[in-house]
Amino acid sequence: MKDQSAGYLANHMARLFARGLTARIKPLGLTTGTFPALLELWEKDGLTQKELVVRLDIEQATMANTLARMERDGLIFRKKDVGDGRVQRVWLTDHARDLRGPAIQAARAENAAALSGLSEVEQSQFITLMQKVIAARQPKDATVTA
Amino acid sequence: MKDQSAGYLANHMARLFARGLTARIKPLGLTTGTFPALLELWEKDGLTQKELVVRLDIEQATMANTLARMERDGLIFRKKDVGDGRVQRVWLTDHARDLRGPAIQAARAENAAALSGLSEVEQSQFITLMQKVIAARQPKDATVTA
DNA sequence: TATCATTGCATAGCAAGCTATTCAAGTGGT
DNA sequence: ACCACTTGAATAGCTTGCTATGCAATGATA
Repeated sequence: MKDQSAGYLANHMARLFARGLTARIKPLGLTTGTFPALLELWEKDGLTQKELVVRLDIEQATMANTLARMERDGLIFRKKDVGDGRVQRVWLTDHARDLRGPAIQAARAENAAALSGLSEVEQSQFITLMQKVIAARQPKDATVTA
Repeated sequence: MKDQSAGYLANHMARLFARGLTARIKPLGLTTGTFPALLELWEKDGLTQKELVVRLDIEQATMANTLARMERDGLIFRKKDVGDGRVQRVWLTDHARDLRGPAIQAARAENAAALSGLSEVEQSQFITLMQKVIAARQPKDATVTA
């Protein structure tokens, strides 16, 4: 029944991933919710909240709360944009920068462990299929379907 | 980067599924969290909380809260087991029973929509791969690995 | 039988997701 | 210059997940 439902399986799988990653990054003082934002910020600092929202497909309110926790925990600080008083730019603290290596290491380890039941070929098939499912849902930019 | 990470993709995909299902079952007065429990209870009533916890791989505390909401919303009621005073058995209300058809219909529709970017073959591959990933994490019952 | 351990459930408190609402800052049109 | 609209962010309030703790009922044992 439920084990044939893609949605149920997706939810269950995501929970298993989250449990695993939570355990691995807890020693670093990190939680799963901050991880996507950190990935973006490690690539490039000084993004606006809006930019993070778009890149990560997270609601604005969720991101605002996540950033508030990250600020509280000394991972980031926010500074008003000089040109536009509405914009808050997000900058990493040195501490957050230091966590990049071990955090990415932990994520890789979790991914490897989670996929250890699949062959090499299956693993890349799996990634590709998830990418396809996600891509099919992304609102095609200029395709004014309405 | 993140689009190659199985964990990130799993999380993103699960959020997309949840968004879709949320919208579809809102008219029924249902939310996503109750869905797994309902699936079990539609199959067979009078389960204990413990049984639901095991079947759905959800923490006990989470299930207790979910059942509390379901009771509040008139989907279930709980009655003490006659033989064991600790056990609460969960029973569906008539209203919850009536929702079975349309709810399952909504879930099927969401699954179909979400997988519409995949071919038939890819869809069953995808299901199989998710099942494998999940199965690899299930604590093999009698395999006392410790 | 009195005590101790286990088992089933509830509660507290937090993270991470969401919608809806509010507010301040910019932008455009007249 | 003024008013209306838009845009970026914050806040309130909810669900759904988690860990940690407490508590009552049961089971086991000295």
